[in-house]
Amino acid sequence: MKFREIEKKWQKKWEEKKIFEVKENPKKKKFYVLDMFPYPSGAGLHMGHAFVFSLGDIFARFKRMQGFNVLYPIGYDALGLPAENAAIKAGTHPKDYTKNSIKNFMRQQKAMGWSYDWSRMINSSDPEYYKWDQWIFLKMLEKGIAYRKKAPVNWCSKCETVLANEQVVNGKCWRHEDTDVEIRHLEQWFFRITDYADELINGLDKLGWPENAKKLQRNWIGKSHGTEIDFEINGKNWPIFTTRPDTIFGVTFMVISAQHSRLMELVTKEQKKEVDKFLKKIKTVSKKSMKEVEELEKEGAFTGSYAVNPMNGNKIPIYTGNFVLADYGSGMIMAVPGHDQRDFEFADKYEIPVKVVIQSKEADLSPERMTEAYTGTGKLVNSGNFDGLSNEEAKEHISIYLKEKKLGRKVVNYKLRDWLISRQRYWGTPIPVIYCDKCGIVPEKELPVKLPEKVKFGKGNPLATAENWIKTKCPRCGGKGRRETDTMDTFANSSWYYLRYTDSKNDKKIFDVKKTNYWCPIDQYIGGPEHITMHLIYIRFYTKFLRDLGLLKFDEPALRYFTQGIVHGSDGEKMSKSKGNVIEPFDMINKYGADTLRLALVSFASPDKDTNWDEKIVMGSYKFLNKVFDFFSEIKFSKPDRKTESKLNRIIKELTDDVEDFRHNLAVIKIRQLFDFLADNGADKKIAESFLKMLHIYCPYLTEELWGKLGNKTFISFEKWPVADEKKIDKKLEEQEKAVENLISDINNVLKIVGSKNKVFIYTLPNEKQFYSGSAILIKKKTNLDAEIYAVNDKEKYDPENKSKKAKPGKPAIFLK
RNA sequence: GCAGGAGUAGCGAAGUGGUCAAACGCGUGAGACUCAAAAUCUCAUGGCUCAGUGCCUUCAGAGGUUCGAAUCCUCUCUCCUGCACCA
Repeated sequence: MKFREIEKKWQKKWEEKKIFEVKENPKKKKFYVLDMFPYPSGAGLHMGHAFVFSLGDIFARFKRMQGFNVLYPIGYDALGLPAENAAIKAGTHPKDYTKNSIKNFMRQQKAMGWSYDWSRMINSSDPEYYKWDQWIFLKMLEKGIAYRKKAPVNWCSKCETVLANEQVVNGKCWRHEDTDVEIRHLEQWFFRITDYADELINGLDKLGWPENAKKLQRNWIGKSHGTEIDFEINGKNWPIFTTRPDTIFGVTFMVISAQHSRLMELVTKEQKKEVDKFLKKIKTVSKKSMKEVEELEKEGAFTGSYAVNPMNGNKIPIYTGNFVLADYGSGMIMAVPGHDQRDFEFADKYEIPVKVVIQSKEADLSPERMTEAYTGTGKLVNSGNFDGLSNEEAKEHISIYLKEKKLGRKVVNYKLRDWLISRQRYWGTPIPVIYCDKCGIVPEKELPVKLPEKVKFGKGNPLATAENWIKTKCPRCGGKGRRETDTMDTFANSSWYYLRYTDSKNDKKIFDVKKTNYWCPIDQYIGGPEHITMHLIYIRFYTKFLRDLGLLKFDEPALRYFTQGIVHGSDGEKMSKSKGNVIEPFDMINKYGADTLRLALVSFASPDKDTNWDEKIVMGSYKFLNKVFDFFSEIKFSKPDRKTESKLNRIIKELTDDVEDFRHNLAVIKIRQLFDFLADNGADKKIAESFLKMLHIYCPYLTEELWGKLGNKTFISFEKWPVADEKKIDKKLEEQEKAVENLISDINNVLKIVGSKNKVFIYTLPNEKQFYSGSAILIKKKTNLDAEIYAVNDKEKYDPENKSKKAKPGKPAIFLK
C-alpha cells in the first residue's frame, strides 16, 4: 500500500535528522504544546489516544510553521495500579510490564506521525524521575504542606489493604464481591492543598479555559461562607459550621457523623449498645450506586449526650447519623427540621419536635401539619430578640451577636479536601521518610529512595514484604529506623511533569530554572474532560507550591486548555473489550495509513464533542487523499486567475482561524473545497504549495512526499504557514462564481423537466455578460450541454421563444434546444 | 437533587437574528465511462408545482419577543456526562 510506504520513509527521515528536537532560543518566540502523558497500558494505543495526540500534533505543527519555537514533548505516566494488577494476574514484574508497554507505545506513536521531541522523553517509573517527586515531597514536609493525620479509608479485610474509591464497587471490594468494604481510621499522608483553595479559585479568572471547565473547578473547590457556632457539650466546646445561623433558634437536635473520630466521646454507657448496633448496620458507607444513595434512608441513633444552644441555653439531644459527612464542615450539624429537608426527614423518623423560626408568607407553618421543611425566605419568629428580621438580615445580625459574645465567628469553608496521597501499593513513588523510635519521622537523606524489586504481590501492600528494604538506619541518630511503606498517589507524578520536560536529563536539579521559565507555562494544554477536577487542580497546586519555593516565575501551569470529546464505538457505547466494539488505531493505520486516520479523526465532528466511530468517514478520508495524491503526481501548473487567488486567500484566512480554535472539522471542509476548486481550475506551484502546507498539519507524511514531488528539497514540516493576502480576496468574484453555479443548477432543473437537450442559450443582462462569458466550459462539464451566451440586447442572438425577456439581475434567462 | 452538555433532513454533522429548505460527508437514485464491474466523473436527494428562479411544511414540543427565529426569552419533554445527603 503506497501510503504506508511513504509514511515509513518519512518517519525514518524525521527520526534520522531529529528535526523536531528543540532548544531554548531567546530570539524566537516559544510555544509549548502539551498532551497529557499517557499511562502505558499493555493494550497499546487506543482510539482516544490517537485522537487527542493528533490534536496536539496538529497544533504543534501549526505553531511550528507559524514560526514559533515549539516545545512538543512526550512521556509516560508509568506508575500505577494496572501495572501492578497485571503483575498479580500474569506474574510479570510491573517494571517489565511497563517497559514493554512503553516500547509498544513508542512504536505506535511514531507511526502516527506525531512530531515529538523524543530527546526529552520522561518515564515516571524511572528513579531519576521519581527522585524529584520525593524531593518535592520533602520540601512540602519542610514547609508544613505535607503532614500526617488519621483518616477514614476504605479497607478490604481480604486484600488486607486500603482501596481507592474506584476499587469500591457497590460497597464491596472490586476483587472480592462477597466482602464489604470497611471504614478504618489509619495514619495517612496529606498535602495541604486547601492552603491554596482561594488562589485556586481566583486564578481561574485569567485562564483561557472553556467556561464550563472553570465552573466545574469552582464548584469542586466549593467555597462557601458560613458561621461557626460554639456549642457546649459535656463541658467541652464543639464548634459547629453552618450556613444558616438565622435558624439557630430552630435547632431541636444535633447530628454527628457516624464516621466522626470523636463520636465515642459523646456516647453514654446507656446508649452504647444502640449506637454500636447502628454503626454495624451502616458499616459500608463507601461509594454507592446513584440509586442506592437516593434511596438511602436517613438513619441514626441517640448518643445520650446533650448540647447547649448558646443562644437560649436549651438542651439539645445529640444523635449520630448516616447522612452527615465526617470531613465537611465540623462533621456535626445543628439540625433544624423546620427549615432543612434532610433534618426534617430525620426528625420525622425519630419523632423529634419541629420548631418553626421563619414565617412563610404563603404556607401556614404549624409543626403538627408540616409534611416537609420550609426552606424559603421570610421573617423570623420564635427567635427572641431577632423576631421580625428577615432571615437574610438575621444571618448577619446573629453572626455579629455571636462574635461579640465570643460564641462564634464567620468562617469560610471549602468542599475541597486536603489531598490524601498515601497508597498502600507497590508501583508508586516511595514516600521518602523513615520512622525512628527516638527521632520520630525523619526525612530520607539520599534520594532517590528506590523501589525494592523483590517483593511479594497478592496480599496486602507488597512493599511491606520487603523486610530488608524496610529496615534501615535513622539518618539522624543512626539508630534503628523503618522505611515508610506507603507510596504516593500517582497523581503526584503527573502534577509537575510538564516542568521536567524543559530539562528532562538534569541529574543535579529538578530542572534548570532558566530553561523552565523560558518554555513555561504551557501555551496549549490538551486533554479529556475527566481531568478537570482532579489532575488539573493538582497540577495548579504544585505549580503554586513550586512558585512559592522560588523556582517558577508564573502562577498557572496552562494558559489555554482544550477538552477533546470522546470517541465511542460505532454503537454509541464506550469502546470496551467486553462490548466488542473496540477499534484499534494501529489496524486502521495498516489498512488506510496514518494520514487517513488523522484526517478522519478530526472530520467526524467538532473535536470537543463526543463522537461515534464510523469507518465510512475513514474511507471518505482515504478516498480524498488518494485524489490528492493522484492530482499532485500528475500536476501541470497553470497560471491562476483572480478567482483562484481570491478563493485561496479567503480559505487561508478562514482556515487559520479555524485551526487556532480547534475547529478542524470545518477546516477540513475548506481544504476539500479548495482542492475541488484547484482540480477544476488548475493551480500554479505557489498555490499548490500553499494547499499542501495547510493539509500538512493533518496529513504530514503525504504532504512531505508531495512537497518533494513539486521539486522541493526541504521539509514541509518547517515551511512557513501561508498568510492570507486580504487584498486578493474578491467578494464580487466569488459571488459571480456562485451565480454561475446557480445558473447551472437552473439549467439542470429545466433539463430534468423537459428531458435531454443538446444546447443551452443563455441571455444575461448586458452589464452581466462578462460574468458568464467564461462559463461555457464549466456548463458543458456539469450539464453536458454546449452553451451560447448572449446579452439580452444582442441583436444577433438566437431566441425563438423570446425567453430573453425573463432575464433578471443575477439570474440570466435560459432556452434549451 | 446539584452542575454541565445535547436534541437539525435517511444517517453523521455544520449553522447561534435576515443572504436558510439549511454547509460538508456518508447513504440512496439517475447518468457518463466500461464488454461488465470496481474506481472515477456529473447531476439529483423535505413536499408540491412548473421550461425554471414559485408555493407549502420543517430544525425535540408548546407558547412568546421581533418587520423577520433553527438561532433570543419562558415553560415542558427526552438523552448524555460529572458530583453525591457539602449543613
